[in-house]
Amino acid sequence: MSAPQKSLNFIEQIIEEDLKNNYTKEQLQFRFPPEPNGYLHIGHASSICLNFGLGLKYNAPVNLRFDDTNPTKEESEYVDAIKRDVEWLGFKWSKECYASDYFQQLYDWAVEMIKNGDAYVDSQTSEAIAEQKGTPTTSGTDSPYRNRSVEENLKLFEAMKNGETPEGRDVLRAKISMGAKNMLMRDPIMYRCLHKPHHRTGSDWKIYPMYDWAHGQSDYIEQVSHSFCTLEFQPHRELYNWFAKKVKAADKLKPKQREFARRNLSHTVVSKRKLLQLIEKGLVKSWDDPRMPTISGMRRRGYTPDSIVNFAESIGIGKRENTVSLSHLEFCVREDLNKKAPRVMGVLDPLKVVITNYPEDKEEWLDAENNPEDESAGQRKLPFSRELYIEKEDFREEANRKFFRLKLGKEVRLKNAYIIKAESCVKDDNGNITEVHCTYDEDSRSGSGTEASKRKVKGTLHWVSIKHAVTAKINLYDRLFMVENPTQDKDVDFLEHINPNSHEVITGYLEPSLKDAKVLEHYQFQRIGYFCVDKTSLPSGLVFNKTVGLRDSWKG
RNA sequence: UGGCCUAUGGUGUAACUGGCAACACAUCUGGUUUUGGUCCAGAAGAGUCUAGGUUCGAGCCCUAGUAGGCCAACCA
Repeated sequence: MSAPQKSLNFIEQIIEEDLKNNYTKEQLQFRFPPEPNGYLHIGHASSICLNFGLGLKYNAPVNLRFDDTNPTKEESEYVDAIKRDVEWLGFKWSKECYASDYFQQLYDWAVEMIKNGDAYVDSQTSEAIAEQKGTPTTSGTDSPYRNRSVEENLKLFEAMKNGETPEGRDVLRAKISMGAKNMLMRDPIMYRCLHKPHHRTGSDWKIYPMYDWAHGQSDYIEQVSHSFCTLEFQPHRELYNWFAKKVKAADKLKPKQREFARRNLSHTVVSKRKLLQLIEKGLVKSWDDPRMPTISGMRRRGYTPDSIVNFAESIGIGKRENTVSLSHLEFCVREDLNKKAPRVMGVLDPLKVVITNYPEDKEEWLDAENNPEDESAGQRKLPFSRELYIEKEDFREEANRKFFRLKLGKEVRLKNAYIIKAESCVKDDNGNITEVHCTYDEDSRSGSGTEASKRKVKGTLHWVSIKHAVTAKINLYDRLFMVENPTQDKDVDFLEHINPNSHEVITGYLEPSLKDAKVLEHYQFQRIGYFCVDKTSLPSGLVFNKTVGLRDSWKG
């Protein structure tokens, strides 16, 4: 009997194929290469899970490598945030690397390339270079500087390195072919002059390598076997291989670049540039705003590492355009939190209930189960008294029989407490219900074992004792965009689709056990949803964020 | 008059490299339940972009179309 084999995704198939042919298991090595110019988002989670997952599966090292070749956009704040997020997801990198660690090696190789006639310094404006690049359908033309002598190139490149060349004047270009069908092969730029301080190398360098030159060679230096990137880099592969050929030593492994489709999530955007725009325009408060699809935003919203990793695994990896529905992500959090989150009671839209036959000064501490899915979670005590809050929407003067809640003359079970019957209600001058007067069945206490306690009543409501309740600020969140794919229509700015009601702040009345809730703890507010203690929460001022609502099959 | 990539239920992935299209989410029924949650049972939903071809047999192979994506930053 062989266990049903889980089918391999196309990346794993490539590796299995390589293992059969030209690679040993020991040679396998991967990397996750973020640019520290923004925070990691749910799209990166797929890449992280892919690379680190492969590392776990094949017991191979995975480096965390910062692709920090552009000092104008990159900051160490982002480096720290990225490390925090990867760790939080539960992955351990083998080495912490930086492309900037390889600047000297890259420079030396570039000098070699100049000597071999594979690179030259171009002194044209960027406009002229762009002009000569041609278009996808027409060939490019050679730069007038293309055939400078090796000596002149060496001298000019040296001057660039020393900062003697002004920014924007000279660049180093690979000498390939201006007639190449692949535009990336039309003498791509390897170095530009940038007299900006770098977050790690300070002012040591006045020239910085471009992505194509730096990335592949970084893979090579670290001896990464498989370099996985997103689909838009597919045309870069030819150049990746071209550079590798110029640099590779006979006895070293040449990394292999392969591409997979980035994952898009419905009702949001996954692009650092667009996310940054949301922040700069004040549409969200920060990178870790709970509405953001960033790892840090999701953490603050109440997502767990397991839920994100499970999500990434369940959506798989492919090569076609895709938009994963938000409901699938929500399913993954609920699935995880259902097992882990303690159940508590809290009322978010209160309606006062008076139990008229319950003594004024009496209070009882009732037993409540912390998690029906997890017996080891234990029990806690809940205070009950004459005046309670229930949700406004849980009471109607009259309703049809599909309404399993409180209505005049009918009974309902108060979770973990008594069966009550609505006798009358009080209204204000506008006819709004302000109070419901009920009577309770004294023998019906939950768990008391009496006949009355075993009576079946259709509805069960959550509630909280008014005099014992603790109040908390509750952040309610909804999807950030009103349409599935905000960037689909190129004629409409994606910001037009922003959901103006994505955030609402209310006051909640919670059972007193929540008084000591700690930052980042997860709870299920019964019958409502999952909530997480916000990082700004204090014992003197609790703050909860709604992660996701409970699945609700009632079409009321 | 360019190159490269992709095309399977509403969504996302499968289909042992040719053998009557599977799984998850979403949807809809019913059951259990002191959460209209969870759990359990079940249903509906694609004949695999189109047209040819090879083959006893094609979602898988070939050809030609069609549709979508990417490529002309001194960004990554």
